[in-house]
Amino acid sequence: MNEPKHPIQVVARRTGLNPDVIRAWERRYQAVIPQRASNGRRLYSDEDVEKLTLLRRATSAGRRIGDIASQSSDELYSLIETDELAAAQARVIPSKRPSTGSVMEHFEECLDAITAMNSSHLKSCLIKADKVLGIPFLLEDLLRPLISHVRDECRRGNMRQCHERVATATVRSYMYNLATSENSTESRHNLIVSTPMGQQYDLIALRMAVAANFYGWNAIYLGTDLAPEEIAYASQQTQSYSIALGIASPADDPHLANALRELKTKVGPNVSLLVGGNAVTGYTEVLQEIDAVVVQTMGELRMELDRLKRLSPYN
Amino acid sequence: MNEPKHPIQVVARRTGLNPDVIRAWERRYQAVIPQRASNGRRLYSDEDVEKLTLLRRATSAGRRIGDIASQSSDELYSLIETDELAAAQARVIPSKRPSTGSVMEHFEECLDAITAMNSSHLKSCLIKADKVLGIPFLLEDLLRPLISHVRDECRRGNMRQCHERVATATVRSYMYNLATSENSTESRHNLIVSTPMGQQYDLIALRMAVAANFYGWNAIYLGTDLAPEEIAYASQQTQSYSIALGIASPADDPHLANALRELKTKVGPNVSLLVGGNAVTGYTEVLQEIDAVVVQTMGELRMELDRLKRLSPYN
DNA sequence: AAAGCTTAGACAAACACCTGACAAAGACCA
DNA sequence: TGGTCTTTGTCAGGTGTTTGTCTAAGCTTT
Repeated sequence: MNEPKHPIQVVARRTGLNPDVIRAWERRYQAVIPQRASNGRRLYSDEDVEKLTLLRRATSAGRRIGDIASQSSDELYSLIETDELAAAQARVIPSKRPSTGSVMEHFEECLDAITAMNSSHLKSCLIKADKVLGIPFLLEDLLRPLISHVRDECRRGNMRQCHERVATATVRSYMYNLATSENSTESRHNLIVSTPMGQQYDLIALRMAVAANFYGWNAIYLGTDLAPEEIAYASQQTQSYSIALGIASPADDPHLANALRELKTKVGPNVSLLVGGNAVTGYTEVLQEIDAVVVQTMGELRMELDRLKRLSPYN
Repeated sequence: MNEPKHPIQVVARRTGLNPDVIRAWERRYQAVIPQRASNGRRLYSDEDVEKLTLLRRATSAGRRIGDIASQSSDELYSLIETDELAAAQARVIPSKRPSTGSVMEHFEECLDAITAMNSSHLKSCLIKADKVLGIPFLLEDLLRPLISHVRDECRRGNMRQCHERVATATVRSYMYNLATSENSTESRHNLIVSTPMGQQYDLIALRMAVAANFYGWNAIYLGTDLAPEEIAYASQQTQSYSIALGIASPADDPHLANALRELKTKVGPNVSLLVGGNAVTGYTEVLQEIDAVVVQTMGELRMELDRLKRLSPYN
């Protein structure tokens, strides 16, 4: 008989349950009664693992373990099927939970909305988080980890591409709103924000645009994958003496170096370049060559923007 | 007897009601009187859950809980049907055809904002136009001509790519806001909106999402260039029985036909497909083969959505 | 001896129950 | 339009139960 046996630690990892919980469920409700090795240790079969997984899913869908521990895997499965679906759709609707303001709560609520593919709820989460956290913390502590978490989960297979799409689309739209919201102090300092040719990932550039707008600049967001002459034209046309570029991936595009050099020659020495993003390390020499300043955090961006403001011809 | 009993937490998640509310409705109006477990806890049957769901829909359509709590599920259902339909129609009434002159003014102002690459100004123009024209005319008489005009001018060399970027980014974000704005009558009719594999242009799909949301549907916008299995997964996960696809360009993608066929097999015959966009003429045979309905204007879309609502398993 | 599993017991947080109260929103009337 | 009454969602306070986590002490393996 093909009956592999797993120690409790393995079962804990596979089910996501604490070993103590597994033992407690056995002691109190005989949820799963594993075989024992000759030395008394628990040995779980694959069916045991499956049932424990189902129990975990059922409890986190709102069932009480005492009510369901004695059910068979089949019964559990049909329960979960309806519970989880309805829960994902309905749980998110009553979004009036008074939040205490911790980032983790917002994070979890956003994740719920994403798994339910509920854009409206995700958006209202972001609005709420914005109010509580303020823009800098929203960007750095919520949106940045949220997006990378979703992307990681996609890569691991725990989430799917359509989840990522819903998440990025909503976040992108929200950040765009922030980046183009009118500022009380109308500023003459323009900042062109874009990603250079070959770069498709835009959230980093958007983050810079939002931050710049927040610091009183007028961010002009041009989108992704733009040719050098277009960026140069836009900066000239709008009299912008600063350009921010997001470089996220790939980190080894052979054409990008040339595109950056071309951009620098087209805009001339009076226009400052800022770059941010995970992939900047792949282009250090070029970036030095064109006098680009690397800004990864909002703090760095702010310092650099302040410096540029002092240099600017308007002051 | 098949009579599963649910604890209050599960009922809360399935209905979208706060547990406090469920108890209050029981205490005050005997809306639903659940059985009790030996320890005094409430245990709800499937009928209880259904009645609570109906009560929630009726209240959020404007009914007062005190008036309707004592009604039967059947009575509630016919109430809801008329209420939600009336609400959906009421939304459409306050839209008189605007004069071409007023549309032109908005058009010119938007164009000015675009040539100045001033996103915030463009956004405020859109907001203003939305208020004056209403969503249907905003989409059909302003945004559609505006975008195609900008694209034409780009092709002719009178405008540049960066203008187009500013325009599409702002319009996209605004439409996304409209598509994900909460509706007064929350509906259980989900519509997946996306563009199939190979299609990069998203504004048509977005327009369908906005229109669907306006007509009281819950539009789930997944973005562009999505694989069939992702679209199928999303529709299954969210229990959506309708999928809208935007097909703008290219009109001669040899892989698209197969992608559409694959999508149809994956979602099965019960899921309806709607397609819109300039490039649908390039794929007429496939679209017939997969039973897709072509909708180009908001009127066509609306008729089709109403038809689907009547067919839907919720009615 | 350290690490990990075992049991049994203990404890605190979470949850459900009830009652009562309050504030916001609607309805009604002047 | 403004004031009053009613409805209704939400919350606090107090009690009892459920449940996740932790501790203590013993055993086995490395």
